Amino acid sequence: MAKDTLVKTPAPSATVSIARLADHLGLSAGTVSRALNGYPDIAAKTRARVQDAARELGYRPSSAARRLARGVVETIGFVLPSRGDHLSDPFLAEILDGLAAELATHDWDLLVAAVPDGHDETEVMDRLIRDGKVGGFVVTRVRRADPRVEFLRGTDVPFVVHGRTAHHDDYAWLDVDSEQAFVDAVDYLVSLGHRRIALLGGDLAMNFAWLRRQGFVKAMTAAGLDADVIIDGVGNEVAAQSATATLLDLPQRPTAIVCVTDAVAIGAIHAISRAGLTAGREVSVIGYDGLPMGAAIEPALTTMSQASYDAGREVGRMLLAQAGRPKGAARPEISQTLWEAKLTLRASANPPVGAPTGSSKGGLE
Amino acid sequence: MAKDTLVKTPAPSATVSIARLADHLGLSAGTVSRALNGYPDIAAKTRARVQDAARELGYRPSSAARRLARGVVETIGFVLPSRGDHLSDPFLAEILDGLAAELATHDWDLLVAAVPDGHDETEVMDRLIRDGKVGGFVVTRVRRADPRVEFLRGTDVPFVVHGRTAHHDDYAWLDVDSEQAFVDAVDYLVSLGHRRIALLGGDLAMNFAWLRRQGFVKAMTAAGLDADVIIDGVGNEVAAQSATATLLDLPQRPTAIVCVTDAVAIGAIHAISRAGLTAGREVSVIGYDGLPMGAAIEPALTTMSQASYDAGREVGRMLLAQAGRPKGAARPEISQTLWEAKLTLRASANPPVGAPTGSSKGGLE
DNA sequence: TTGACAGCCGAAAGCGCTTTCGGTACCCTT
DNA sequence: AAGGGTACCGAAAGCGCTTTCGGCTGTCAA
Repeated sequence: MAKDTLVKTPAPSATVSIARLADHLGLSAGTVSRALNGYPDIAAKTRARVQDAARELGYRPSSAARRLARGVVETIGFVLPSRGDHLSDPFLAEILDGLAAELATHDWDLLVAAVPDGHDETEVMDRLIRDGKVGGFVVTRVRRADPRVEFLRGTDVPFVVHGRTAHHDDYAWLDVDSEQAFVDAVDYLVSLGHRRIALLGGDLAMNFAWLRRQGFVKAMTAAGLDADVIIDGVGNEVAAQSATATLLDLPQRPTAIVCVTDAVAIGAIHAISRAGLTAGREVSVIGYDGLPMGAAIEPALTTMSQASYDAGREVGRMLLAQAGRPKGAARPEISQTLWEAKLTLRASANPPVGAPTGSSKGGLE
Repeated sequence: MAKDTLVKTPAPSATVSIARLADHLGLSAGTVSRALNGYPDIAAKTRARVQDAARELGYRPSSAARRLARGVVETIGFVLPSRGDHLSDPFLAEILDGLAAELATHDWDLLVAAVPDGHDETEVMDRLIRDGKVGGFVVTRVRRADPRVEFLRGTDVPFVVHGRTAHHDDYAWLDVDSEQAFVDAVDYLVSLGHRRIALLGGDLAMNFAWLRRQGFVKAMTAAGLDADVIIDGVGNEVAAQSATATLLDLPQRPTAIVCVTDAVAIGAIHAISRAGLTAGREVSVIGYDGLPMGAAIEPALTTMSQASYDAGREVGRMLLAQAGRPKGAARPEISQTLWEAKLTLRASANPPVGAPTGSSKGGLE
């Protein structure tokens, strides 16, 4: 009996195709398809019958076949930041999780791609598009001038940016207002009585670092303080160590340090204790990210947090809204969203030792 | 002229199909296909001509069409650990990166899926398979008894596990020998002169935590020491704090603590300093993971590290080896690989204060 | 009682690729 | 010079789904 089944039967009867469903119902495949896809020319009764049978038989349309027939790709691409950068991306898992979860609600898929050595992100994206593997993108960790965004702007592929570039008026993005967050951080420190506040900034090519620096400078200026104790380009915990050491050696040692990320803040805290001082006393520290670890160190880190999972979901929603519309439809109104970060008060930021407590803005030196 | 082009032309001429390639060459599509796919019945000259033209015209086969025609899915799935667990997965990005990079070398794709609330991992995987979206899986962070692995065992879908379950003889996996690593860690501490060594263990349902505990117990026993100061179920930095406090309150305070992860170790270090002691002096600490942050804290963390990116690549290789073979081929010899973790000596582990330095194994109390 | 119209559904042509099955040409034997 | 091989390539049938186009029923107005 196995003899004559040498026809090509990938899976004997496991998978139920639309054809099988169709003649189980005594209908044509076309009718079943239209019934399932909400065409108006199908009798309500028939539609119900089809849907029931589909559910019962566990019919699941082949995404490959459907993609081929319709020419649309219900998959969005996510290109991992090229190796070397992503040393510090504690949020990637969360963002992917939220994104995938949201996409799944509409049966869209998430394709994750890496950048092979010797290539760059845009090449990978271009290829993904030409291969017809992807019908949209989300890009994260953008620089102020980001080639990926430039590239996507030039295509008609929908995309949403998590973060934003320097010029960001003509595409969809979701960002956390870290500029405002840094204003808040400085204001908070000032209200605690700090006057000499330093910034450990990040790579200024990254827009988030640039914006945070902006916020810092803006708030310092507004408070009538000098924003002149700034060290940029501090990318990780280790770099934070030496940068902090430099700050502590300053003739006029800062009483507080605002850090571009929690990782940097943690490095700073340790450098402070290594110098024989105590973070949160002689030198206050504020970070940004809301890393769980921040709560477990000594002193616990005062920081500003963002909700990555939710951001992932929202980005997914934005993307579906864009990509979901009819083929010809003009580029829909682009949605741009700015979320705010909330300041989490913990032990690493306190009034400067020997200073009067209470709020006393105004730049009295 | 635009009048009669109202036929369905998705992209005017942008994308080059095999048909276009074929009649550009004056050949039939079938011939082109066979030429490109290495069939032996194509003249070498013709094959070369086809390949050149393909490259020149930038021909890229539609993966959907190919998938449909061949019935194989060149995409592997990765189901993100369900939300709640992945608080601590600093390696996910690296693993995905390595995995995607390796898969890309053979033009395979990586599909990342999330687990919607109210569902579980196996449901998601099952669906991915039935939808024909995925032709293989990699699963990480496995428990000793893992339903995902059980499920996959029951299918004929190739998969590779990063880590391994309690019973792991009949499937492919790549794991780091953390049991041995913990033996090494204990041996190292013993050689430094420690006798009272505690373990901050993790969730014993997770096999890696279980194995690390095993290693700890084994080495302690071999050294003639009591492995009775153990706190299991310490999952993160915060939990590590209180657990460590408990240890420090013990009548016979341990002189060293081995921690199931770096995160836990970092929590321990801070708890130690919070208690007015100094990690690396009164109490030595060893972690596991090789987190970059470990190098930046005070004292720098002695730890054991694994190379996640490389693991991702290797897992990808293993998967391709499995999935790449002809349809009917019997399950190939399953490959199982055990890597070793290397001990990174830093400042958090030193001879106990007041103890003789130098190696002195043997359980002399 | 017709004719016109909805309302519903079947037929069939693809989507872009793979793969089997023949069918020419051509080269070697005897 | 004829027969038997090879070597190469074209034709054509799908893969599972979508979508256009008619065509066949009823139904209702004239």
